[in-house]
Amino acid sequence: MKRNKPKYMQIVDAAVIAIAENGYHQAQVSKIAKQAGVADGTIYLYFKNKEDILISVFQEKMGIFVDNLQAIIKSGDTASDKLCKMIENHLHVLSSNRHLATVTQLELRQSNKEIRLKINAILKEYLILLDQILIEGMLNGEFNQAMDVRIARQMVFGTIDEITTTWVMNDNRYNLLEQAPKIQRLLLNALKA
Amino acid sequence: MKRNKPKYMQIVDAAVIAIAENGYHQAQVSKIAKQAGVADGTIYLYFKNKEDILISVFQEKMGIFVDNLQAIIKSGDTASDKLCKMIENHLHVLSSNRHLATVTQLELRQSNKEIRLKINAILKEYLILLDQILIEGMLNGEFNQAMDVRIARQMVFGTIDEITTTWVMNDNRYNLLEQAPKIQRLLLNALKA
Amino acid sequence: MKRNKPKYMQIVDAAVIAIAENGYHQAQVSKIAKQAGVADGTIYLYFKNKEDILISVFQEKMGIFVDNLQAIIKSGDTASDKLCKMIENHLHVLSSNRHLATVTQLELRQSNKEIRLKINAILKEYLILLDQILIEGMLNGEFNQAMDVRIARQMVFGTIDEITTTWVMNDNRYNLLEQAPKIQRLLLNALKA
Amino acid sequence: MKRNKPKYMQIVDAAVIAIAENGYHQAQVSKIAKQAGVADGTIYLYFKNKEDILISVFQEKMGIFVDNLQAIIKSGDTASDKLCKMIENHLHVLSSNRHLATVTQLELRQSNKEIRLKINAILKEYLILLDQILIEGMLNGEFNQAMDVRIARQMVFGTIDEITTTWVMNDNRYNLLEQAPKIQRLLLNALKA
DNA sequence: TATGAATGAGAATTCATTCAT
DNA sequence: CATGAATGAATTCTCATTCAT
Repeated sequence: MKRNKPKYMQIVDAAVIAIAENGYHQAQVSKIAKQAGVADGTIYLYFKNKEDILISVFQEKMGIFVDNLQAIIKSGDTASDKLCKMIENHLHVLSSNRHLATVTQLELRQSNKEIRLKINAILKEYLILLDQILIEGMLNGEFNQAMDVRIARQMVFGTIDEITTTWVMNDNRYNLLEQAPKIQRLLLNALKA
Repeated sequence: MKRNKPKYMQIVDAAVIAIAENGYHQAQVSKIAKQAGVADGTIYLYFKNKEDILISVFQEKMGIFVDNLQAIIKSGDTASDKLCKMIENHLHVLSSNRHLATVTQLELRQSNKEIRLKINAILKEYLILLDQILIEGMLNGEFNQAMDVRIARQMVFGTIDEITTTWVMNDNRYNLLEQAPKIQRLLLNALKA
Repeated sequence: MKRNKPKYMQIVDAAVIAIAENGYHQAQVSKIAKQAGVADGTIYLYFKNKEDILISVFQEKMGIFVDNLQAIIKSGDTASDKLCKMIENHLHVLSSNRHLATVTQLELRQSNKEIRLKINAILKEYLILLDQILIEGMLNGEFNQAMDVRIARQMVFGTIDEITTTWVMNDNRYNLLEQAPKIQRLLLNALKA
Repeated sequence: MKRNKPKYMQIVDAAVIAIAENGYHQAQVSKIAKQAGVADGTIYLYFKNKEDILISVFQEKMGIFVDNLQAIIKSGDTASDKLCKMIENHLHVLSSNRHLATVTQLELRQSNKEIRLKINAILKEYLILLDQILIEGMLNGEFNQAMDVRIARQMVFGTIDEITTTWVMNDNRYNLLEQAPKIQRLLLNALKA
């Protein structure tokens, strides 16, 4: 399995840096190779093509979000608490990894529809976990049982995503994590029974 | 003034179609020209370069949203009603113009940072009007007076944007406008005093 | 006859200015038309094509040199004196008309072989007059009777041309006409019997 | 160092042929690449852009003139002999390399001002060596000590250049090298004390 | 495994010239 | 005579990918 070989993650991490520092369209394969300290051709021993690198970047890094969210869900908290922790986790991971934030919020979105669809498929795993929290809250009476889960999920994710993207476009000029309480209050208000 | 000559809008409209049908990176100037029924060179009598076409597309089409929203704001409705109408208007314009929806939600986002920044500047006009509604509601007690306007605006816009983008990525398979009541209920709930 | 119509010379003069100020390759027909105060299309009522403008510029302006040289030849001077006056005249005309100097010494030389050949044909008239002086001097014993007239003519013209071109490339930083005595001394020395 | 790799000179030589056979403006990069037997993209592994190819052509080929002239200067000859040899060398190199002659005397002169200035800077090295010969002759009494070295140099170079250019424009119809004695006689006469 | 030199397809833009008014 | 909007052909350079070593 390629993913276990040392150079795989080396190239993925190099891609994040190269894309963050040069922008999506200026992150040529040769730049990623140079950043990773390997030859251009070596890239193709680990990835099928450039698209495969980008998908892998998203996949590997999205894993952090998913793993954390799974841990949150397994806790004994209320659905509301889980949602709050999810928001905090999301903002925290991106706050503490600004290269990654730039790549996921700005640069990777410049990719074409084909790549975007594959990225969305990876994102789905995360959104399914979010749905679990919402459904749990609806079932136990914390959240409005009449609401449409899909719309609610799109509100929660869309809100977080818009706030994070704006923060990145503003060059991280303010503290993102401090926004969490205000976001939580608004969203819980929207969802509550 | 070039913008008033008939070929200006002819080319802008052709660009929307060419981009929607071919994708951002496959919408070459020659394709736009062909779609507009003019020679390649004619494009450059009305636009400085290709970037200028793209910016103009966004500007001209965003004008529809802004004009409608201004009319909504001038009505004697409550802030809640205005917000509901704004949501309906947004979904309606994109629902009834699927080429435009594809272009604004998917294709134009593949543009480089420079164009993105100019697009954001145009979008700002729309967001300022949204802020006006939110502030009006806070002042007259409809909305929570303690909330952060910027976060609230990002929630409203992020929610609509996420829902619309998902709809476009799902190839408009369901009726977008029918989602409006569910969205309005959630968002009003979030904002209410 | 087009040459007698007022706009003919108006366009020729505009071409000299447009070429001198913008450079050969940046002196588009539209710039020449603008400088002449006429519409682009009007140019084509007086000239067959752009090449025709350039040839005409050279032809009309070269006339000044030829007319002056003919007057010099008709004087009762010695061949040596005529040669000296020819040199002075050449430097004087270009010194006092820097736009023209730039155009003939630098810009028009960027034209392609076809135009250069036509320019050379026009230049020939001037060189034939120069030959007359040289032959007169050889016949009356002022100049070396064994020398090759063509080589001598190329030396005289090549020297003046090189000196003038260098002066233009140095942005006319020194007084060109003051160089005349030094040039005359060298060339007369070369030619003398 | 790129200049030492075999493909560098291969491309430079191909450029001379492509320009001589097609003319400056018709010598597209793809033609040069084809002539060199490499892919278009390979050109850009060795040259920054097309301008860089043209400058390099002049630089590499001018090197022949400069190297030969340096050898001539190092000989124990008189200044007069050195000047004669310089003239012969100049005519000889161009005579025996007609493609190069066409390129330097006609085609490369169609380049824009920027390239012309860089070409002139390269030419300067050659002209400085010519100055050395002239100064040597003035110091040892062979040449007129009162003459202006710059004017003398411009006469020598201008004469050779005019004669060579005329020969090229006449499609090399006569033997250029046979003109050397006549040129030498005239120029030495001009310079002598 | 790893290298990196070589490949070659693909697109924005300019500008001389025309011709309907 | 004069206009100027419209035309459309033509070319440099980039960069993902390959493959001989």
